[in-house]
Amino acid sequence: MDQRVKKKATIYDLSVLSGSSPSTVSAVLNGTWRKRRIKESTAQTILGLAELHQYTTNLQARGLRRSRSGLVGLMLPVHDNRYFSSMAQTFEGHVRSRGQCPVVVSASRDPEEERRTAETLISYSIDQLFIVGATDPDGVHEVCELAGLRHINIDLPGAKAHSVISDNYQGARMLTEAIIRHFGNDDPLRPDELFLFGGRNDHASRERIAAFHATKKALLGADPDDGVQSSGYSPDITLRAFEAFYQCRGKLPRALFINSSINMEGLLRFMAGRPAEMFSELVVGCYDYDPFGSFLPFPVIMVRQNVEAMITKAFELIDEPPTAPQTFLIAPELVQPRSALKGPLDTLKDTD
Amino acid sequence: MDQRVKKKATIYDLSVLSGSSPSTVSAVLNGTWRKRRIKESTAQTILGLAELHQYTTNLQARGLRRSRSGLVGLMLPVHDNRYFSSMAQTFEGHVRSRGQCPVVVSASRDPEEERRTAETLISYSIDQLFIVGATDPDGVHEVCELAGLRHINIDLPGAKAHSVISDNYQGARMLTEAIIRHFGNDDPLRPDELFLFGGRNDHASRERIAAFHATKKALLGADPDDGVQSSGYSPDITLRAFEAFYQCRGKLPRALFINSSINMEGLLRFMAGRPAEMFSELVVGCYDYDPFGSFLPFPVIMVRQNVEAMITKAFELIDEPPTAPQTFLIAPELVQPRSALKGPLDTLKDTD
DNA sequence: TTCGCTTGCACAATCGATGGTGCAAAAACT
DNA sequence: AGTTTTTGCACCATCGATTGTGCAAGCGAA
Repeated sequence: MDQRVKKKATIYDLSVLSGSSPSTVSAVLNGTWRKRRIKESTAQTILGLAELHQYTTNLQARGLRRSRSGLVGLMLPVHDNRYFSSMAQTFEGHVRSRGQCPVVVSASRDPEEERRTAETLISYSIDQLFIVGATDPDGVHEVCELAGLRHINIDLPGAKAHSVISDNYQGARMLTEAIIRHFGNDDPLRPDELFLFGGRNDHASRERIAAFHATKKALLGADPDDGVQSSGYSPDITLRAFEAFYQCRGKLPRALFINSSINMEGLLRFMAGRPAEMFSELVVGCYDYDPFGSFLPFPVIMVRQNVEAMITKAFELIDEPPTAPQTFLIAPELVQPRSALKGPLDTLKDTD
Repeated sequence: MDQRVKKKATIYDLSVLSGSSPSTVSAVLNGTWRKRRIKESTAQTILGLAELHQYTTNLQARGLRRSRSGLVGLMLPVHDNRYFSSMAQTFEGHVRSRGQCPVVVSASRDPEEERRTAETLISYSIDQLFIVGATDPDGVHEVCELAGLRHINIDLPGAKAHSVISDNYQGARMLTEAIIRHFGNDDPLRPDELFLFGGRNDHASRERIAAFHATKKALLGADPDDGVQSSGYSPDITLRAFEAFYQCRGKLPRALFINSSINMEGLLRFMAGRPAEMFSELVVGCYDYDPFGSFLPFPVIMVRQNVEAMITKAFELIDEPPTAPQTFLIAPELVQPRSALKGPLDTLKDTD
């Protein structure tokens, strides 16, 4: 009597089996049956049959009819990075707890790809879109707007939709200050010994660089204007920046402000193959937190962005009625060297 | 004349505008129009209108009709881990290049959640499902089988569908050997100085533990049977295992085989707050690769699983006609301490 | 008995795209 | 001119669920 690879049961199958009409079956199965004054006993019969035949709703059909899908999208620049992957992890938890289905995709920081990706998701009638670290948030906005899709920017702000971002200026200020203070008074850091590597021409980098300059000036009294080496968000370009620097000056600075963990990987590549002692005096500040990064052989002061708070705030905003686009700053946290913080995985149980 | 937040254009709208029938419009827009002998000029007219009105296919409708969606699923245990996130990154590349839409979700290593997640994805008529590191692959298989969904296991094998996994035994053998050889002959490692931490009762852990035992015995001549401390895939449980060990023996072993980068985070937590010197003599082997992990203050030998090869193989297999379930081993790679390898992100361009 | 109200459900249109089938007009051939 | 073939497209059922509407049966009141 069992189905082998038989087609899945539909409300029409259950309709025949139960003797009720498809609409009644539908109402029973989607929970609106009380409102439709379906008899309790009828409902029970149908629910029993549904169970028996392993009925599951065809969500494409429902989505088509309702013109929303129950899918909630998260668009990341990339997956393979602890900042963004913790974003995904946190996001999933929130979406799941709302009974919807998370869909996480990446768009490679490519404006064109970002728009295409948004369009694809829209074609599936996703209900909401969380846009993380987009290179062109406003381009994505256009696409969403046209489709009437609720959306919100995270990590990098746009001008046309609400944004929830890290307080980059404060974070970078704290970080720069912590780097400088790390050198105490015996052998204080000189202005020309602290350099910033990484970042590109986006809002986050600009803020961080501004704070870096301001803090250097405030604490060290001066700020040579060659202190910043942009190198995009690419380990290899960052590597080349370090190599160029080293080539040119014969040594690395005593202290580094590194714009993101991705850029930090460029430093790793620079370290690879070179003697460890070369880096024994180095002090690094990194705008991003990576647990392994925190335990490198030299002091690494990190900034952890408050992903949980950002996602929470984003969910609040996205449900709200639309008002003039605003940007909300979430305070990040300074992380001392050799710290292993809890992350989103810690809420998962692992019983063995 | 432009639409504001007007509904999206459909083939019916274009049908009216072009004077052709909906089926003709459909054929033109989905590319089957030559097969249907639609005149070139008709096609051009419709394509022009589509462009003008920003037509995009409603993929839910198409999916409903075709009973497949163009979505390809990847089910991970968790996002927030470099191994799995690089899996996601690689997967996305492959799916995109096939013109489909990747959907990445995590299921928290919970068998129940795994099945529910698969069921949800099936309800959206996904075309294929890649099941990574499932706790209960065969449970997921049942669900897929019933729905006639092509699927494949990755990382952890199942008995009922093809599996592509890392060659855990060989990898762990290489790793154990590398750990032991790291100690040269002056002050060689003794059997009771090498311990394995982490893992649970899954295929990967069992293989690794078996290889660990065998290699210890082969190279060190003996293998005390208390050398393995399972602690699931949880940083905190692993932390407690280290604490218990330390409590009990007053020190850490000279050498550690750590079952995964997640367990390695347990070691980080143990390190936090304790003096760095405590670990200066430590040698660690970790079955997983994390670029930052590779540069810790003590030698960390790592194993990088060949994600690219695994995903490639999985795509080959999933398209093949079904045969008796087989498990394919992919050789991992030993990574010497202080190595910063290229990853999936390196194929992305970042011009700034 | 009749009117009116509630209960319980069926009917049918609809969401947007697809693809098998059929048929008129144009073209090719005899 | 008459017949066959080809061309070009329209028609319509269909995928599975949702939802506004309508209506018969049951029941109480008048």
